[in-house]
Amino acid sequence: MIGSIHPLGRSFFARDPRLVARELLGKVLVRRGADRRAGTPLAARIVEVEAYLGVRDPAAHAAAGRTARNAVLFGPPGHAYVYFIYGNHYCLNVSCEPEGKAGGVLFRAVEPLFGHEEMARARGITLRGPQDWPKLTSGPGRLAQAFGITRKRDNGRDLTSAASGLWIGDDGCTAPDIRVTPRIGISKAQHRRLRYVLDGNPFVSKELKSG
DNA sequence: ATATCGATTATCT
DNA sequence: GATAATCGATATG
Repeated sequence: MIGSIHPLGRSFFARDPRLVARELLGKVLVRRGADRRAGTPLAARIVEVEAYLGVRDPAAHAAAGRTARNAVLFGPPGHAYVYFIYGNHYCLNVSCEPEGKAGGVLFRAVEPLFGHEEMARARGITLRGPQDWPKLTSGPGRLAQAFGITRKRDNGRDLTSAASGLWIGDDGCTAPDIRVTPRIGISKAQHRRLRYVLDGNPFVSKELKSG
């Protein structure tokens, strides 16, 4: 049950995004509490993430230095960095590295555990069966929409506190085989292998699945 | 003030 | 596989 999951502490995130990304696989993203309408909590296992290293990583939003948009990446670790992309979609990251040093991990896909119907409602789709579950949360824009995450509401939110309503927990599951591939959708630093996926998990976004 | 583009997705063929 | 949709952040004048 969700009640038995405890949030990851700030020190977990105060490290190199590559370590954080690898260890986030298998952890659980949870949405519940006052910010959302009371009812079914949402929970999903993290199966695909990407590391963005900071000012020296050309593909990272932090590469151009600190701006109003990316300030959270330079702030204290364990906070949500939410950005808007392609006129349609929000994407969720968690800030990494000690305060003052930029870094983050992008959540690209999660596997729904609880709240499938509410996620479907948020996504504006109808579930015909378990075969439709990947459409809920397979892809960064999709998972953000399924969890009702927006920049206005969630940018800067502390993800290390269950009281914040959006947090990351450890339910004791250990990630089995992890595959490392190049990151998706970027135009710079395309050769770097900074995408981490649970090998063979059906909720991993299809692109470069075999990478 | 205006132009450019993006850490995507849905909907075609 | 190709492409339209869609808009805020950023750069430039």
